[in-house]
Amino acid sequence: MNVSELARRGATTSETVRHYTDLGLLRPVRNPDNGYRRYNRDDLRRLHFALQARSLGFTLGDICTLVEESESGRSPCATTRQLIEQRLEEVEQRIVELTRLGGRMRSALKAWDDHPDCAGGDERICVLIDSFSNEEVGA
Amino acid sequence: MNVSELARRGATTSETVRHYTDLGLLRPVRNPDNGYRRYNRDDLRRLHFALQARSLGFTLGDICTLVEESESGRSPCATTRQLIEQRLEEVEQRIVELTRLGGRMRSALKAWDDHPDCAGGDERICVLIDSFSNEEVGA
DNA sequence: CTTGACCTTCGGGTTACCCTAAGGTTTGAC
DNA sequence: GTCAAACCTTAGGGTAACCCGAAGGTCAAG
Repeated sequence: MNVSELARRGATTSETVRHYTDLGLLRPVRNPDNGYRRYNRDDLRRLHFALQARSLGFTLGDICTLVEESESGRSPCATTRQLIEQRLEEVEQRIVELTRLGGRMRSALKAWDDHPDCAGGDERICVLIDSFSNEEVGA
Repeated sequence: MNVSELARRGATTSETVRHYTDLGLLRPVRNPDNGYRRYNRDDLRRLHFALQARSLGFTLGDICTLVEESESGRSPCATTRQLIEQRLEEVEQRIVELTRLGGRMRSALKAWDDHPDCAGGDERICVLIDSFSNEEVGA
């Protein structure tokens, strides 16, 4: 398989395949005639794994760790579980932050409705943003 | 005001001040003796504005636009409103995505509980990730 | 006069790719 | 046979918003 065929079979892009190759996740041999990368079924398997793991919130760094562990003979499952628990916490934290942010945005829009327009040439740049100066800011 | 004093007054870091300076949001004059950046009250005002706007979910690109508009004599409020409506949509979309991702993570952890450990030397790298191969993947 | 806290520029690192340039290869059509 | 399209290569820069380190100049206090 060349780059583009592996990409097609993995439902991803050639750039992603090349990127994962640079990270060492995929290990093609080179066609001695033209230097093209040639992948095999193991690469396809690792590609699938990597894409699934990405969709589960693992970083590429995580994935490299898991693959290395798997190939050193250890079962990566304990690590996998730890990592996903950690990533899940991060995701939940991020949701909290974004929810707060959304709340501040909606407040701002509401304030707009009350002050239809801002005075120009004022000391302020935009009242509707400056007016948040004294509110809690923690996102 | 030098860099660090402006940073202190804005409750941010010197690096951030320098970064905003590079973007043209802050415009210090240079002390001809030593090349140090010297900021004034307008810079402090723009710094406050920028930090507030960031906390409201605007990007630095947005903020540059708003400041330019304000300085060209136009009131930036209409643009501000448009931008925040757009950013709010993005935030809500991101929350949906993260919520789905969190759901997939919890499903994975639950699957772990059912399959206490994975067989090594298998065709799979980690059953608990590979088992998601046939599920919807859209985040 | 030295020490420590400031300042400068430059450049690389973060994440997970995307994109371009400048070129070589392969495949199929005519 | 040859021409174009569609592939492949490497090397590099770009994204967002900074953070950090190196290597060096400056300044205020003791």
